[in-house]
Amino acid sequence: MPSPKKFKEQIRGEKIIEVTRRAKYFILQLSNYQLLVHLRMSGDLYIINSSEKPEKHDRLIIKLSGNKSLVFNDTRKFGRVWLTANPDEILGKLGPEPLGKEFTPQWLFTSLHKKHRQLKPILLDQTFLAGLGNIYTDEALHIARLHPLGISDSVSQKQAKVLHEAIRKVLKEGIRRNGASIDWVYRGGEFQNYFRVYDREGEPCIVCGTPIQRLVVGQRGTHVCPECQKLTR
DNA sequence: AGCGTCACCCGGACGC
DNA sequence: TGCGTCCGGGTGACGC
Repeated sequence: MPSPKKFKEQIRGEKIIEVTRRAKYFILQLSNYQLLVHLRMSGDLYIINSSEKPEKHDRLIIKLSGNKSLVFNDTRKFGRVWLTANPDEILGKLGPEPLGKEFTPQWLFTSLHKKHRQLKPILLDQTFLAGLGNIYTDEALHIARLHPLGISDSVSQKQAKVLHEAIRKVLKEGIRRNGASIDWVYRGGEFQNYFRVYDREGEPCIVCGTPIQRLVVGQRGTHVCPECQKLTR
């Protein structure tokens, strides 16, 4: 993000050509630049009438034609905005899209075996695979019956196939249910009502009834069924 | 180079 | 009740 002054100079007069997405980034293709937006945890992006009063946590307001404004609101200031002519500097290192063609069971198996890392951190690594966050990783690993501390290159072909399917399944379900609203800053989603393990410490596993355990893996709260997700050697 | 760890941020939840 | 502390998310910076 350039200085506010430079940002204003650069974006003035730009036209929004199209809006796309890569991983967790919005991409607004402008005439001469790309405006990238990452909402992180608490960010939101919406259109208002320019006459409306700013909300408390509005961080960026871009005036549009037709008396409209594009608002970036972000309570926790975790979100990020970039105005750039070289989006590859930000997006270039991202791994494949989990819902894209490149992401196949064979790709997953081969890629997991190129590394020797714990499953949870590698799945959260956006340069490995772009799009899984903490919730979806826990959910996918539970479906695949794999322990978050399992090691990437010990996953079998068959397990990779199941994990591949699980990742796609949880992402599609998350999308279908408009995401998860686990905190007052996350709004509108329904996926939190269908969690298998995430945020369910002590509650019964929906598969076997064993109480779900919470542990910390790579600084992240991690939820696991100790019965379904055995850590093998 | 590649991986693990930490800081960033804030309002809500919790404990005293 | 009020105050202090902790927590959680994703990622870039940092360090080993």
